Amino acid sequence: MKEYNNTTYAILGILTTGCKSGYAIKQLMDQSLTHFWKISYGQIYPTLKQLTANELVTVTNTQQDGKPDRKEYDLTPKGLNALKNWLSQPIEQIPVERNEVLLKLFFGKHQSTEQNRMQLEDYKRKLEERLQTYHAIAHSIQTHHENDPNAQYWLFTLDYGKRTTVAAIDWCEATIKAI
Amino acid sequence: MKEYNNTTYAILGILTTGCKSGYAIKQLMDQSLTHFWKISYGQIYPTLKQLTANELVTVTNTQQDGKPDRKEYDLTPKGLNALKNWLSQPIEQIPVERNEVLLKLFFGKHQSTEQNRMQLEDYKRKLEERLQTYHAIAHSIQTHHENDPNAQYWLFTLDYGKRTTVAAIDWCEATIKAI
DNA sequence: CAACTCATGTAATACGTTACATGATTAG
DNA sequence: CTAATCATGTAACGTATTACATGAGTTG
Repeated sequence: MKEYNNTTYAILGILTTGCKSGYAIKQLMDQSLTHFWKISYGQIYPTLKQLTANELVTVTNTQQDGKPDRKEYDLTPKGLNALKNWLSQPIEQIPVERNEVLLKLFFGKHQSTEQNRMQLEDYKRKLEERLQTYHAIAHSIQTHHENDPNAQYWLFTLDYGKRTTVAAIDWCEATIKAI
Repeated sequence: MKEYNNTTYAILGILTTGCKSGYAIKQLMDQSLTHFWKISYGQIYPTLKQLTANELVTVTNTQQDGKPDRKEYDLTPKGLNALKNWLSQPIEQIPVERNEVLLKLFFGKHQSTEQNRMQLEDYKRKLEERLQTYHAIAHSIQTHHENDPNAQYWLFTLDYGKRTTVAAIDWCEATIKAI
């Protein structure tokens, strides 16, 4: 079986949720997966073309009233199979998450205490904003996707974001005091 | 002032810690920055060349007894300036941390509860391993860099890793139960 | 008619890893 | 003599973003 990268499987997965065009895929990404997977049109359209060539999806040109034409992509049995196979595989390893704030703090010796503290305060503010976003997305899923069988899983991923963000905020507070 | 990417500043920063060759930079990276910034020789050597051309560092060929020759890089005042300027800038935005496990769980509807649980158990194991590594690095810093003025900052970055990893482990446990 | 949303697509560029190539020295 | 460590470097490839180009339809 041919190997694809995770972004390709992300697109394949989104096609099972009712989003069928490149544009709709981007929409869902920006709403729900934005906290742990983000891609641009520059990835989406070429990938859809490749998936079509490899027969994991089929494409249909559809007309809409009041909106421009769009291309509708549907998973083939082969495509669904590839998705399920990927889902069942454990990840190879946890990737290193690059963190610019940690990188700067690592060299904190070259700055004043005040400057290091400012950097942490700024980071904390940004983390708090992100936490608010997570709460907002969770709320939106609970109201707009009440009966969607996906909702449960989507909320799990959000819970991950909330928990790790809270931990990061706590760290900011502790480090600001300790510095 | 010319703009560089964070990897370039990471290299510039490491050059202030006593590591002066491409090889030594990689060594320190693999020991201490490995949990939040990782780069390959394919980035290091070309970047050192570029930094030399732009006069942020100078290079000297040095002979060592019992070891192959190596190139010694030293920050110029211009280089130290560029580093300090970068350190003082707040980050633009927190990047999205791609997470393959969350991506798979997001599409968990297409798998059995048992398969989802296995994926989480596996992830939890890997996180626990990582946590052990953090403890080991912290211990190593406390014993080998006792008097290094950098040690304090290095331990702060490790504390971040510990806290967020513990939060992720807790999430695994909670989600395994809830699923 | 201007601004916005819907919709698709590509080219240039940036970033990064992997694999490969080379070679000195040292320890067993 | 062989394996390991020290040391430098490049070419091919994969991945991803940004900017650009285009154009239909809708709302104010």
